[in-house]
Amino acid sequence: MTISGGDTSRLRRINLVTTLRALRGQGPLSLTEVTKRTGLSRPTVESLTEELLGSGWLKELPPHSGHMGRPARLFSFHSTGDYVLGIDIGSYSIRAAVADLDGTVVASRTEGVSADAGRAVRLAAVRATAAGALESAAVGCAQLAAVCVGTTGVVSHDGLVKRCVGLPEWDGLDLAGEMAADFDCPVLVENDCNLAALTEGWIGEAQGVDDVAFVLSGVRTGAGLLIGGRVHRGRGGAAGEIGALPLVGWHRATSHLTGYPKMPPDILPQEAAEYVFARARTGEPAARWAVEQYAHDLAEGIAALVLALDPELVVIGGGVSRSGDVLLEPLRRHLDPLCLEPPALAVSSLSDQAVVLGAVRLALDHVDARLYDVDTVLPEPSS
Amino acid sequence: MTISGGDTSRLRRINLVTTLRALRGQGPLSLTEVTKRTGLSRPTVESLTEELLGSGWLKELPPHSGHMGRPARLFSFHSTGDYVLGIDIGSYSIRAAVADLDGTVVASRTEGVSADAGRAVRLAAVRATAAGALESAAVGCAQLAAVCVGTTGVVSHDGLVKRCVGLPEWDGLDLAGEMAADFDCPVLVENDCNLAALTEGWIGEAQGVDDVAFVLSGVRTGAGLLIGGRVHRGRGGAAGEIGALPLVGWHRATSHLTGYPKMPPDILPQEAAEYVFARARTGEPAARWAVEQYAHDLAEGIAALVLALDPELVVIGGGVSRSGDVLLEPLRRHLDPLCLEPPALAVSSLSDQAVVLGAVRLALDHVDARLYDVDTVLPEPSS
DNA sequence: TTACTAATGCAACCTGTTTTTATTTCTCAT
DNA sequence: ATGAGAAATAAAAACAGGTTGCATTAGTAA
Repeated sequence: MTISGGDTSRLRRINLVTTLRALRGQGPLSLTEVTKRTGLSRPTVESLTEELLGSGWLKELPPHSGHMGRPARLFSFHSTGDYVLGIDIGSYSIRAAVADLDGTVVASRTEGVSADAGRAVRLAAVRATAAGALESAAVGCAQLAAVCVGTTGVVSHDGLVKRCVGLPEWDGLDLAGEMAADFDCPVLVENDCNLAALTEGWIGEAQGVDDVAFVLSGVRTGAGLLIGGRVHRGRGGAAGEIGALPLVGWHRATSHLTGYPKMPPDILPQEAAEYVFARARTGEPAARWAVEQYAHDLAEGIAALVLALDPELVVIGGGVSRSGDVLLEPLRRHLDPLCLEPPALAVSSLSDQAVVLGAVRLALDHVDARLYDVDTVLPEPSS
Repeated sequence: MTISGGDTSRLRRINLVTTLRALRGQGPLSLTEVTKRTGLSRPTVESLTEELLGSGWLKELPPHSGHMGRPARLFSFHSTGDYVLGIDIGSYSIRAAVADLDGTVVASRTEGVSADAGRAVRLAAVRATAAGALESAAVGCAQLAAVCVGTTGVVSHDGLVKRCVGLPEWDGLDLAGEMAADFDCPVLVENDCNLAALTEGWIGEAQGVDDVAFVLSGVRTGAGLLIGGRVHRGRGGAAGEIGALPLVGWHRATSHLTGYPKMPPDILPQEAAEYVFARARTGEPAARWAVEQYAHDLAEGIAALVLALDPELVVIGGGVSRSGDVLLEPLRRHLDPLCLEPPALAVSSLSDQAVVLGAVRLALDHVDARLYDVDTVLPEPSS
């Protein structure tokens, strides 16, 4: 953020934000600790804290005695006022999670939905799941500071789903518009791979890593990119859509798994991949060959991303991440010869929560951006 | 930049930087104009200006009379004290340019070098060209605020040339170390494609565009990326090296041109491409076929970059940019079917100056970053 | 009860910005 | 030339915010 000049009142706002940042995400801190972290003097921190306490952004905790000396007053970020809602619209299920502003999930709800469900049915399921999660968290719409919805497909800057082959009647949907009617807070819409990537950077395998390519492979194969720790969307939200290039094998990658010749007829489509990996784990030759072919095709697209972006880390997520033990070795073997410098490779351990948690994180980031903006007056929490 | 808290002296530094920014790159401004731009009050701007004038960062110009009222004192950024040096190490030539801190090139020098020249010979040519440019600008080493060197190959974070196939004995060279011995200012080393991309964003086709893929095609084909207006290097400086992926045709792209069956034997290798384009312009079938094949292969790599990153703009530069009239149509024709959404396509008009100017720009950015850093005391210019 | 520790509360001081008012210097019209 | 108007400069007073330093308070340990 480019900071512009100003008078002492601006300095005050800068210091207010600095104090709030010092207390954000941390456990409770005493004034002396805040003093150390911010570099500000004690009386100043005291006055700033008083102001933040008065406006509801901080709460005071009972002092923690037992140590030597006078017990310090303890302050922490007051997260009970506002909440965010994250939603993941998948092929087979809708997930919703309500989190407080510390990022702690206070309630979540998953509802199954038919893969064939059309626009109206799916949207109704989304609304029902969201309402269910809010109800179970005892959070009203008025307490929501931001909502973020994740979906497959290319999501344009203004929340339109531009190019979605996975969900029926989903292409061209104004998802932001649909959701905005239900909430009177900012509604963000984002691609599911991008959100999962964000989660990996937040609490997953990519913590503290600047440039990350996240590959989500399950029913379909897609990618999300983190550049400088932030989601890279590109001009039209189509960044990471390397699978659309016929030269690399992503378009046919999962077909090696679903087309496994010895697939029992009673396996659900969303569980087909896992079945093949399980068979491969036992050493069954046809399954191993399917995994081999899958790894080969997956590696091509990953290599294209790695060569284009040179990320520090590649994270594999989605359905196949549960089978990392079987997948990683052949993938490594196919990927390395295609790269100039083999990248670090990790398998996500977030299973099917990655997207919905990413939606929560993006909503939190949106709130934080306003919270940390020195130029706007600090908004009062809604409580 | 995340700003942290502080006292009024920090506010002073913020306002100093704000004032300097307001005057940087602009023509001379009166105090009243600076007042408007910064939002600061007049006495403050006066005091800040006085301080910057005293430390040598600003200069005062003769007042401009003719208008009503008392003539205003005029101030502008004082760029005559410090300079930057940009160097482009090519296969056939070395270029050096000296620029003042306004970015105005005050002297430049180009010297030819044999494509077969080894490490010692080429480094000597680099030193001679740099010395020549400095001499012709009448600038001493002590006046240099930063130096930036551009070279083909993957350039690591610490200025090592990691993977260079174009220049003999160049692979593994500690270019930053070699150059640092000659100068007592920061020496930056960067990939040539990245620098050319930076120039396009500065004064070329990509001005004001956030995300740009720049494709440099001449003797070799490579790419540089601008993300958020800044060079994206990646973990090891290998971002943009999509040409290393055998699946896309960059490795063989230029061979269609150099392998043109009717090539006269007296054509220099660095002029072969231009000759084929010239023949294609006349409609000669074999030349048109060569261009067609070249465009096809070029499009594959560009499509991979576009699908990976979804940039707002693709700029074609390097030797082939002089033949944009012949190349653009077939390239567009081959590229569009490979992309989800055909990107904007532009041909560079900077010809062979793109890299050396990018080196100048990166050096300037390095100086600016220090200049605009609120946390460091404003360094005095060397004059 | 006394000594020690560490946090709190208060007052004087310093820095930096703004507002206000007066002064200078130029152009234009008479 | 001379006075009116315009626009910039100069100086002083007021204000806001942060820091230092010192006295005070509330605990623990002997």
